[in-house]
Amino acid sequence: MTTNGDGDADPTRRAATGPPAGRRRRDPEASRGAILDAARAELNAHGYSRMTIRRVAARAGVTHGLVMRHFGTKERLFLAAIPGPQRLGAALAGDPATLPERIARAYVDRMETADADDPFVALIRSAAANDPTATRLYSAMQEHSRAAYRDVLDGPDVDARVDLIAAVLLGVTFSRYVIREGAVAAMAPATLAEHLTALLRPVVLPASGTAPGD
Amino acid sequence: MTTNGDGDADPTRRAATGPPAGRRRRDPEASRGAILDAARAELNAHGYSRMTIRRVAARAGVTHGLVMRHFGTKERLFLAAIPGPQRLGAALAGDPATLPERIARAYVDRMETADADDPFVALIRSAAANDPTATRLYSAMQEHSRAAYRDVLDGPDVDARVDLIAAVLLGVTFSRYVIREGAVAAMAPATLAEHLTALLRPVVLPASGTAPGD
DNA sequence: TTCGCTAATGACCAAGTGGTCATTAGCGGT
DNA sequence: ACCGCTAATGACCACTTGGTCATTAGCGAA
Repeated sequence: MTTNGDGDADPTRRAATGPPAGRRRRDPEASRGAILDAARAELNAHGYSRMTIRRVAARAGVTHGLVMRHFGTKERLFLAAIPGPQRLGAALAGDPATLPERIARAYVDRMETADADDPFVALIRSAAANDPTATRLYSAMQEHSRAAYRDVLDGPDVDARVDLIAAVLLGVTFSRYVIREGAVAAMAPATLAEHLTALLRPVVLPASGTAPGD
Repeated sequence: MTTNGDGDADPTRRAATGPPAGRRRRDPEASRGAILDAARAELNAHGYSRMTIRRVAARAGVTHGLVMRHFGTKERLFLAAIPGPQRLGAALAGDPATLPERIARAYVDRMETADADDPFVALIRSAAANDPTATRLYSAMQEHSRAAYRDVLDGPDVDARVDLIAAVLLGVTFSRYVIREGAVAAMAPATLAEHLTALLRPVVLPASGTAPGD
């Protein structure tokens, strides 16, 4: 357990929205916001169980006591820091024939733009550690996405296929955004989208490929 | 942090190979073995960063001081507990036309049989927590598997396709063996193999599907 | 039997955790 | 100018972590 070695220190102090501060800014909303931003960053970097309130406080430029005052417990801070997943239903609607491509594009677009503090990576990290709170939230979030896919999928075995889509995207996410190593992590977004399209086609449109038995 | 709630307690004491013991068995090899078994179990359950030496010791029926005596540091215990990945090269050799099916079957067979203390799940859990040691080992293990796939794949973009295969299997692993929730986790092994075969076909044999060339 | 070797123990440590709470100090209203 | 309200602080708590080490006790050899 060496000392430390990741992340960046705060620029001046109170990293988030707010005017440059002297000391004891006394601005509860700004503090709350800074704490939440810091929590999201720490969550992304370490997952729930290794995110410490003191580190969140330090990153936000406040004391850990203030974090407790605002959020009470670590779990409540966690829940407050995780934003709800943005809707992807809209991006999926359209011609069924090009659905694989749209799923791939929607995924890549989302991950590539919102990477900085997307809760998905944080939740994967947390859920992997077998943390009950994180696992619960992760499942809820996955179910949300699955519902969107379920709406647009057609044919047999919808549940299984929806879950397979989710699994594929999960694997790519893990490889590209969590481990960040290997060809999947290195390829350009457009290339990734192309590969994903090809990969998803047989699951999204089982008729055009080989349908897996009974 | 409540008391406990997972796994099973030791039957009498000294869970692993060894005759029923009174007290202070004084059998270094049996102790080592019991500690390693306990470490693997804890690792599978919680990942590296949340596996504690004291819990490992308790599960093995020894004191945490003995664990330190045998392995010195937590990291060395970790390295000793992770067995090397078994070779899968043999299972992959054969007719290229049925390669997707063989890859799927080899994966399912391995995961379904060795699930109890397969290091893969433990490593995923650990690597997800951003633990440097675990991430290093995880990468090494993945590279090992990738090499096996690379040997049997043909056609363009081999590196990218190999990595996509690994990502797909990783996603399924995460969904089925880490989170253990959803349709992928619930389906029978044979069904999973069928779905995986269909899923992998376009990446393994890009000619027969749609090649994502540029 | 005695005795050396060392496996195994358990008390101890410094560091770090989440959480509590009395105290301090900034701001708005009067 | 004063003062109440409360945001913010920092000392403190019980507890857990990985790691150290003097002590104890089992076993084999003499």
